[in-house]
Amino acid sequence: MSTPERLIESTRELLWERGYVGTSPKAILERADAGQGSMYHHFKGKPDLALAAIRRTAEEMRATAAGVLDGPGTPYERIEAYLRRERDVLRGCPVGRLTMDPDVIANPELRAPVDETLDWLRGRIAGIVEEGKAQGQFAPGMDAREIAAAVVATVQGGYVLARASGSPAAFDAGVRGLLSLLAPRSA
Amino acid sequence: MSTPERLIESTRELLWERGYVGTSPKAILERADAGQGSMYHHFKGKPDLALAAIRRTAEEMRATAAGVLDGPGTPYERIEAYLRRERDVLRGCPVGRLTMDPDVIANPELRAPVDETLDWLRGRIAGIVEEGKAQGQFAPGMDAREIAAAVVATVQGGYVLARASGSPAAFDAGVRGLLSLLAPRSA
DNA sequence: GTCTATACGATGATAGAC
DNA sequence: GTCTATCATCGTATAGAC
Repeated sequence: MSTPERLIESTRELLWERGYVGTSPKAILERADAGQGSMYHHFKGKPDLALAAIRRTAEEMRATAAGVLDGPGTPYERIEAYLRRERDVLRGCPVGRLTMDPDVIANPELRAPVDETLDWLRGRIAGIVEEGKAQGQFAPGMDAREIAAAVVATVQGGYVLARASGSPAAFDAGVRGLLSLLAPRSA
Repeated sequence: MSTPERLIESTRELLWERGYVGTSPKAILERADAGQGSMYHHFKGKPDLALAAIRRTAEEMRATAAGVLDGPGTPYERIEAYLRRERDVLRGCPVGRLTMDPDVIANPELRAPVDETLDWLRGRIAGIVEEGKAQGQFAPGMDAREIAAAVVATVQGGYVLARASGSPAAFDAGVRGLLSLLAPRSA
């Protein structure tokens, strides 16, 4: 892997583990096995490198989610597949966690990929809810965008509960709770 | 206010704004208008002071939630009141945000108040769901603990969505989505 | 492109005077 | 109880040699 590549990948890992504030250039360099000179040659500084890392992470998350949401099955089944998709629950969401980082939120450039990804996800899920309404699987009275927000929030909040308790069980419980409420009545 | 008191309050504010990793003793001292000596006289160090601050914040959140959950109304109405309760949405949850802090999660003493508070909250809400089932307001098939997890996760995840988008609207949307699913059918 | 040197403020804490 | 050194290390970056 090229040096810039290693720098980006190391930054992605550290942002996930420790967040932006908790990630120092020094730690990145050690993990990437690169020197200071390399980093400042390829990137303008910590924010610039973080931006590259965040963009890639956001793109990756989008692709993963799209893979599940565009899969086979009824609208309910596709939302269920998204909610039940395998996750490293205790590590938290690599995109959502950035939201708690004051320096990320304060920097519009860093916040943008986070915002866009979560917004895209809500829109995509809302579309599926609409499909479900059209097919009669979901009640016509449902507000697709609100349901989508609840779905994404349950996932993001599930990470919080899981990390607080040190166990993925709370995440799974929340997901099951939401799915039970969302389940189409009668076949 | 006494000096230890000012130190704890300043720490609470900074933990909320910047998290544990992003909060330095120096920043605490400036905000509390105290000197280094004072801080190390009253507390053993940063973790010790943070523990006092976290415990107080957790206790406060418990009291606030209890005030709403123990209020008047049907079970559904009390859960609704909790979900719709006024919040400083864009500031995030002072307890839940700690969950994304690697140094808090790594320290069992610091994590304990966070875990206990969120766990208590889920239990309290589950109890209300049980009441609702007993009264026939909620379907007997509902799993109270799972519904409670979904409720708390929606709130915690709502903060994430709101902070990502820079607007409380996403939080409100998630809450309305969940409430629409939870609403008792027929009167 | 990568390395070393250098810089300067911040971090987290200790020691001892008052 | 509070204040002022003092300290070693880290964080973030620039300069210039190779």
